Amino acid sequence: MSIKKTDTRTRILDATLALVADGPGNGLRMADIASRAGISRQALYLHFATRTDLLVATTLYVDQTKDIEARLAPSRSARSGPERLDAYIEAWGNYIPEIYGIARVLLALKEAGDEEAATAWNNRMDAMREGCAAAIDALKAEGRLSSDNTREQATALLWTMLSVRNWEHLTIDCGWSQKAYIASLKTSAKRLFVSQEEGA
Amino acid sequence: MSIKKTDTRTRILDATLALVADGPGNGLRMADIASRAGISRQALYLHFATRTDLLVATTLYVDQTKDIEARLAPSRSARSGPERLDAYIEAWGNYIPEIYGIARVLLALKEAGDEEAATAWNNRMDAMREGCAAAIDALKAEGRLSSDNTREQATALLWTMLSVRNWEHLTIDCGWSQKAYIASLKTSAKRLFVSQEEGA
DNA sequence: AAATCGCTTGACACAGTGTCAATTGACAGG
DNA sequence: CCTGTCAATTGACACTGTGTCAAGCGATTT
Repeated sequence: MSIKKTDTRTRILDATLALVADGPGNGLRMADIASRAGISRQALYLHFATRTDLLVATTLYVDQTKDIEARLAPSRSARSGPERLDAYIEAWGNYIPEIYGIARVLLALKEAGDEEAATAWNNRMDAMREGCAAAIDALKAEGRLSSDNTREQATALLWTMLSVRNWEHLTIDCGWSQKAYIASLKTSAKRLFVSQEEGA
Repeated sequence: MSIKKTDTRTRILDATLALVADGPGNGLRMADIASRAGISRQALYLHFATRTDLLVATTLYVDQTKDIEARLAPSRSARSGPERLDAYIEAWGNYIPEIYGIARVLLALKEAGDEEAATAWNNRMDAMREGCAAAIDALKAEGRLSSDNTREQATALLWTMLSVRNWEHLTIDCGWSQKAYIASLKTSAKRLFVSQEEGA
């Protein structure tokens, strides 16, 4: 009995994802999602109390579907600090395009003062920040963190560099390829955070 | 006769600016602006055809009031490339907080698919990019542009680093002071773009 | 046969933008 | 003094999108 229910719920989430992915992630209406999912607009409210709820649920659904945890695993097993930094940028940087659609919508909601959306987004970003902190700490532990920044400053900077907004700006506004984006961020992060040990 | 007209128009722009500055830049309603300006909601439409028009006009008004041109002048007369880079970061970085309120609203409009708002914003950002390009070119001309990036790449990177979104993230989300923000960006830009001439 | 579940249709309240028409009050010029 | 004009006012209304409510319907369960 819960099979059918789950089925429709999944269809809704898939429809949301599809709409958010191709076109107008901006003016995404409940009616659009409903018709794409093949149900009535009102039926959406049988599954999700509000638009925000639906969008937040979609975010969780994406994480589950794309398995971000598995992608981030390699960075945790990197041997050296610089390798870990590279691996983290590679993993997260390549994850961004997959979540970009739903991220945009959630971000817009947050911007518009939606507390629930803001919390959901902040949670995700805090988790991402942990990854940044871990990469910086790995450098620090090896004594290879550039003296320009403290652990905290470096973490915040890396966190900022890897933001979805920056990915958006560089790839969409500036037209960089995904590959160029990743390469540039790796180079920049190395230059900013890894101390140049010419003498060692 | 046009004095009175200009007067009300200015009151509207000031009201918009004031509302955008202190509180809810997000849910800024025409009715709020009108009441703050001391006129009826409908009267707004005698001066500005749409909400977007009003917000764009407010943006221009801010530029005019705060005189961005004058602030950017020092960077143009800097003697060396690195000095120019510093001066530009200082000027633009300290300008951001002043435009942040209206920038948020315009950005939200752009995000929501408003073409007019997008164009207005892009124009401003293109102008800002010119400043970045000029700073990078000054380095390049002196042969002090780090070999990590081409002129174009370095310009795009600097442009991205100096985005309003990054300022927002570092100062508001991360809690950095304005001073810390400026200092960190200067250091980072130097490290990223100025070649370390240990041998020279 | 009856109850329940998932969904449908249709109507409605509410907020916010933008429009329209009729009116008022001030000020200027013949 | 009367008239035209202009800024602004009041009040009503259309439209869009979210969220709510009620009644009904068909399939499955018991």
